[in-house]
Amino acid sequence: MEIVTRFAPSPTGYIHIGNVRSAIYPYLLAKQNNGKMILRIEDTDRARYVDGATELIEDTLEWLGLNWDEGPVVGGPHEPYFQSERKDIYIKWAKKLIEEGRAYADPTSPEQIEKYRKECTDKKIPFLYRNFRPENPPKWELGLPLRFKSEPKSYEWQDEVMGEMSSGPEVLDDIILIKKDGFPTYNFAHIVDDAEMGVTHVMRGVEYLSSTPNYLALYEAFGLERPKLVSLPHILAPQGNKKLGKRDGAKSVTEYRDDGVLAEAMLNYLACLGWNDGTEKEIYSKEELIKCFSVDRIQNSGARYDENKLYWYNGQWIRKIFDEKGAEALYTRTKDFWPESAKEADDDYKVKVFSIIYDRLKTLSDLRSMTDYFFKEPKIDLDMLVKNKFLKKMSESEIESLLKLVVRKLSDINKWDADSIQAALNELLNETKKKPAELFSLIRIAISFAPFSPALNLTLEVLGKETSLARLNAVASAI
RNA sequence: GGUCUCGUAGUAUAACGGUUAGUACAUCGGGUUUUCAUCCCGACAACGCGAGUUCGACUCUCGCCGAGAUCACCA
Repeated sequence: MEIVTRFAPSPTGYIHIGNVRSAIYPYLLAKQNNGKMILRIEDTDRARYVDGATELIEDTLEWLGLNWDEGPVVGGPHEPYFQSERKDIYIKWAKKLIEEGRAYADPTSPEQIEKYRKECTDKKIPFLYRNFRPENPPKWELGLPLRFKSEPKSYEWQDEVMGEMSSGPEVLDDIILIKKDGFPTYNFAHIVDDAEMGVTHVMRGVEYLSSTPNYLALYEAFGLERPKLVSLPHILAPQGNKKLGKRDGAKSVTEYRDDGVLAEAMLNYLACLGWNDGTEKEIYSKEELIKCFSVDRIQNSGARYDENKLYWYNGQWIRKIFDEKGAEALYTRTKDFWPESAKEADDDYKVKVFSIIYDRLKTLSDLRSMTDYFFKEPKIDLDMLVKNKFLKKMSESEIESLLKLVVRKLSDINKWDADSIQAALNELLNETKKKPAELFSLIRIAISFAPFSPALNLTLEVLGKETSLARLNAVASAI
């Protein structure tokens, strides 16, 4: 049987770290089995609808490489994929229940329901609408809520992550199927859609675990086979024990993209947050995840979000891609992350800069703060030079004469490449009897005035002979 | 409050009825001709508590404690 999974978000805003995993796992499961993942937009709550949210969702999935096989944009045999456009289908299914006496119109006013609820609270008994079920409900028509007529009973089921589950009759109630505005509730719509679309695995957050018995009752009333149910534990906020949500400042997934996090790293980190394949492997490509993923190894407790580790993954991926695919391959993804000063610089030069600095990037956006001096003359800051911990014991005149020595030595280099530069630097060490820390700090600071930079010989090579010497001279005469 | 779920270092996790309880992030220390980073080496640090089953339990059972979810015309 073909495996069909779905990601069914409501368009109420961006996708953040806390909820994107319920797109990743369905994707992995589907792809692993040559099945399909459906994207379905659950937009039945008009009050919470946010304009543009659907595009945001699509954008996020596309960036992560979670391509859906059916849904908005790509279409498919079960169109439409927006619940708001499927009202006729829900009504059709609802009518089946009405005919069988399993659904009824609810004429009770919200105020009345509130009264019932209070009665129960006062008596300290749980409120169940079915205990107040009207005896002669009116014929259902649009404008009245439609309720399911539940039959209190026990259920047992298997959750692929949580294991054997069971519930008693007290959790079943007459849930609303169709709201008075004519839109179905989530509780009803997702069952109808999953059935119509042939979804075999329902993967969603654990918060739906409590309402599962009501869904089971619905499957039963329709004579539907139960899909496999997979509850995904929450991702917890860095502080406290609550699930990560926008209120905790959960960043949108695409915000990380804009900060220079690679999609590979994001996918890798998120997939491995609360899942592992039993080995000590940490770095997984999307293809490897598809191969190794298994639902029964999903952790059943919540996992805390750790941005730090995401950045570690990012560093790993930056180096991995660079090493395996080459500088150019990674460079093409850095376009938006260079400093203002690099605007006019040509690609060849930028690739060179990138090649010597890539392994110190945590995110691609670090390029902005780390490469400025490759593109424009650094502002000479003598304090930085004089107060450096290796240089402060030297007098200014000593620094000046050292710089002149350096200039003379480097001027003699015919072939300006990293090896020759290193050879010259080594000779200078011998001639001056200075420690590497002293001589190299001096040169490094004089040509960059940056808190840190790549290896000295590489920096000099990329900067070029002319620029390097000019900067050294400028500093020497500024002292 | 009812119902349900979860509980290995700060974090993410592994393993097993018998191990010095493994790995990674973080932290701290050290090494690689400067800095930052990489890389390498090292240190710190965990089975929530209490019973029971057992020759033996982190692992199985029960209780407790702690944490979370849910009880909407939201999803």
